[in-house]
Amino acid sequence: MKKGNDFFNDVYDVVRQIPAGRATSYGAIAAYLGNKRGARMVGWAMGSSYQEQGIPAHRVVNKTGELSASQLFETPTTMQERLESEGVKVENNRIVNWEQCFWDPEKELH
DNA sequence: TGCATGACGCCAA
DNA sequence: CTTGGCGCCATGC
Repeated sequence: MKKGNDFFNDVYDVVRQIPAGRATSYGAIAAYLGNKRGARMVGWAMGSSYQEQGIPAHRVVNKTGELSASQLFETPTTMQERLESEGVKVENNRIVNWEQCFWDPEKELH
């Protein structure tokens, strides 16, 4: 049984609030939760059981807008296809106009 | 208790 | 742009 830490719940809660056509980074989520050094923990929490929580994990990428997790989805192209389906252009496994698509929980959600 | 691993981030060469 | 290294924190052996 997973520890069910609030950290997990908080991560999932933030990710669920990401609007379609937008995306955020692991570091941004970690910083919003107060764990500025916990970017890895965010990714760890996601990969741990995001499929069970029904989280739009495809809207979470690394700091450079790269789809670092695309290889972990159903198929290596699922993540990209989902993003493009929502209006987010992806090229070479990276989000185009990353600055525009970036959704900062501390700024947008606060 | 120590070491290796990881959906990260930052920095140097 | 590509490597290589360090720091971070939690988990597994």
